[in-house]
Amino acid sequence: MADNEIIRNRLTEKGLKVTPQRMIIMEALYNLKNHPAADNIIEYVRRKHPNIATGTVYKVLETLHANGLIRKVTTDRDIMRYDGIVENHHHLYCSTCDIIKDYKDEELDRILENYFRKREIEGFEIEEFVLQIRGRFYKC
Amino acid sequence: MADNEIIRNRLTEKGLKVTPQRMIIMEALYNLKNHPAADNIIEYVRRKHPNIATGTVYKVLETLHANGLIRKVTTDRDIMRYDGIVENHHHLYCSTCDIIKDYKDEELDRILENYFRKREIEGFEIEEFVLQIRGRFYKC
DNA sequence: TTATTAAAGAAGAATCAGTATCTTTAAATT
DNA sequence: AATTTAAAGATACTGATTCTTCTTTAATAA
Repeated sequence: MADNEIIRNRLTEKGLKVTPQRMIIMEALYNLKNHPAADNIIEYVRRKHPNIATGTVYKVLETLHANGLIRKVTTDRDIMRYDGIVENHHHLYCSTCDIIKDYKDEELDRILENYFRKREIEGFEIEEFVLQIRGRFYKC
Repeated sequence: MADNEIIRNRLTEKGLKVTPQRMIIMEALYNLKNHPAADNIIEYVRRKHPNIATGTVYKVLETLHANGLIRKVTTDRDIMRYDGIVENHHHLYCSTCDIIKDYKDEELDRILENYFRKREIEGFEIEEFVLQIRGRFYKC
């Protein structure tokens, strides 16, 4: 199945209309590395779609996020970054550069799930957890 | 020791000048619950200090953060929130309301530390980790 | 196929959290 | 008390995100 068929399916599964704008914005999220900001996405999209309005990009990102098709990645700076991978995973944040790397490890997830199975949080129902791992890449 | 003596000490320990603005902003952070945004801090501070400029508050927050006296709490909205507690701890985020609650548990910290002692991350030196626990308060 | 209606998108203005700059003030140091 | 220097104040600005209005497109019903 071609990539754009996958994207098309993800949209229709959620009952969303398939539009070229949504398609290419999702494509941008799958192709751009390092958890792009809206700006990077706009840049990518405009290569094929020069007239797309920034407002459209934000609206599409908002729609995709509301439907669980993408994630927002928070940073301690005031720009939002986005992630096309919706399966639960963790992030490495570098104190020196602005790279955010994915960190996946099944053992870690198992450990955390076990821990929270034993130890419920009073008055709170857990949906998911993301570990923010801060540190430094040696090369930085 | 009086509260403001504690604050004073924290500032001098870092070699920062002790100013009334810094004092009251730190006081705001210790007294306001729910991880205030800059806006809430400004509101608190202006009760005793009506003429403080917003830029000053941001500058002070920035200085305090750079010196490890406060933390920034990221959210998936575009406003930064701040935390007067610098000891490592985790956060509960509610999907319904905007409350962010602290979650501290020594066992969890021990488990995570053990995990990362065994399993180093290639090319990356960990400084600290924060678990973002997303879910819902029953009352929401 | 056409008509109806809802959803999307474009354009651009508006908002507003956060920043930069410059001047003035006030801590700390001697 | 005078000097030094960091910090605060005032205010304009920036730039990411959102909002508003109008137009276009697409899904569904007739």
